[in-house]
Amino acid sequence: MAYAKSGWTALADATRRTIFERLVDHPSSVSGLARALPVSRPAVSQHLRVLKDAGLVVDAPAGKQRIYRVDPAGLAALRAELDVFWSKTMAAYKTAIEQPPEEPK
Amino acid sequence: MAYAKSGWTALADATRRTIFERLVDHPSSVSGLARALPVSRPAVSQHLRVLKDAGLVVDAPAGKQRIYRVDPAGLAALRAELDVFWSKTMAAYKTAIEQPPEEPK
DNA sequence: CTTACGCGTTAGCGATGGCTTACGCGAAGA
DNA sequence: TCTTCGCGTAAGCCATCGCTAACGCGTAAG
Repeated sequence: MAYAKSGWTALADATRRTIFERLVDHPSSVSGLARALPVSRPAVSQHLRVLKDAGLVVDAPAGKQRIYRVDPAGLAALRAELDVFWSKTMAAYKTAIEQPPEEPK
Repeated sequence: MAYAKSGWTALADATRRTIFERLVDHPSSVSGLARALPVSRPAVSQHLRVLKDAGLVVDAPAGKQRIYRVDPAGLAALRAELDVFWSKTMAAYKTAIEQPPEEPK
């Protein structure tokens, strides 16, 4: 409810992941991204809006252009969430190995 | 053509993330999950199929039931992918701080 | 001022996705 | 055996999503 759009949702689309991966390598402008992708410029704009709403990228006007870059905070949030999954899973795995319920393989 | 989609796509849906979070805490059966969620049992089955195709969960028959648990391998793959984003982003940030291009007031 | 460029936004369309209802199959329990 | 329980799957409906085309606004250059 209070959540905007989750970062998971933002990175769900393949095109959007490609855009994000390019921004991870180096910041760039909207038309710069559009020129390297098989979609139109407005499509890139819409994808960037989703990524921005999810807190994964930030934008800054630079003359006529508008430069987008990755927001470390949003990326860190995703990483933290995934780390919780990871640590819980590992904990469950450890106890499962120490106490095999029935059938040792 | 709905072959093994990315883990990102699998975790995009909110309901599916909830299912995955429950499995992270403890393995459970299909109807067990359905009882705790506001969706029907077939819906849970379909979600579990997506998670399974993405390599995030594994299933094992247990009598009449079928127990689903998190697959550490799939989770590790996602973690690795995210870590690449993270390290690249941090590297770009470090160089940006060490070499500020300009400082317009 | 006029022109050109870069972006964001909207409307509309086709495709994708999640959900329910209704079915069929296999594994316990009586 | 037959009956019940737990699951998976197919069909169909409806919402959402990604895309393009067209428009309007602000900035830089002529």
